[in-house]
Amino acid sequence: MAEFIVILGPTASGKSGLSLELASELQKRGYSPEIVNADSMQLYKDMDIATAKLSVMEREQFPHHMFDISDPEDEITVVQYQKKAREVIEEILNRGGFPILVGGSMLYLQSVVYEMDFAPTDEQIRQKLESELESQGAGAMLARLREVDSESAERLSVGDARRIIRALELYQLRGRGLDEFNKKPAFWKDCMIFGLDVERALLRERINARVEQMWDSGLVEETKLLRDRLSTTAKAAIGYQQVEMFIDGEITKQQAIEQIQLSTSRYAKKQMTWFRRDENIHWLTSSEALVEILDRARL
RNA sequence: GGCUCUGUAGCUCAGUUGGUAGAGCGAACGACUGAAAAUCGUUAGGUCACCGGAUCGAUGCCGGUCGGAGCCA
Repeated sequence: MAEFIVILGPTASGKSGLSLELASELQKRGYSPEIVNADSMQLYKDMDIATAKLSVMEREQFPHHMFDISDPEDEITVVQYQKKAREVIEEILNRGGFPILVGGSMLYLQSVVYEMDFAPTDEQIRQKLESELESQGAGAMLARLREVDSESAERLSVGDARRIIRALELYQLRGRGLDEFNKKPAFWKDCMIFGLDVERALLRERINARVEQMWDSGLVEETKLLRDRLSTTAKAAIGYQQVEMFIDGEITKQQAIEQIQLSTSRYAKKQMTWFRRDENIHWLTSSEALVEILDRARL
């Protein structure tokens, strides 16, 4: 039997709600379910409305982990997330609990589900590479990468300076580039991955409704509180930039809402692109989701 | 009613001194190993409002029709 279960899906597909249903059903069956967050933005404190975080009351029903673990002015990277999330899962298992990993941030999910060994970074090397990028241009950097790591260079485009730099950094650090990473990594632990599939038109409707609801629940006030506090990463959460423009009078409320809805839909689509690639995901239809999970995982 | 401006890709707009058109955004699809709600790539969309005229040839010139904006009455 799987040691833990993963619930993923695009934003607004109903993951959080399903996780609560599953936890409650598992509890009835004698398990001790504990929920672990795999959403890159729900990691931050005070970013509640924009990230559609479950309320504290809802979370009190079962142990919830990896929520609100960082101040918004700090950064959590995948590697930090991976380390902590895995520790949490180990702890749950050690005390006889049943971990449910829930979220939609694919890189974060993969980092704990699969054997992913992130290479270190080196600030000095990176700075040097970045200044060389400034002076020589991305084309020259890509050419350099081609000499040492042709496979990665082949996959990257000139516009993707961030990855070119990273690949060169890796090469200097380890003598090998991005090409060392296994395309099909092994599982970290025995687990089952379930994906919530919602038809695109319906998902869009749900996203639209949810954004309206966020606005009514105080998204503007939340933005005012967080403004100027957000780190580079936290700032990327969809919603805050648009509301800031509204606050500054650059766009109307209606425009802000529409832009948030659009960005969110686009995000959902990007998530799906990533999910499609993972053939280990068992896809669920939302109406039968709970039953299918219990059945397939033989719980 | 008169005058002026305007009608080009789903949206906002460039453009062609006449040789059937582009950008940004959006869309579809994809990549993704320490910023990932980030970053990057590929592709598909247009009888250039409609009708007529002059021209070898019109989206571009001329006339008209219909729509939009502004000013005057």
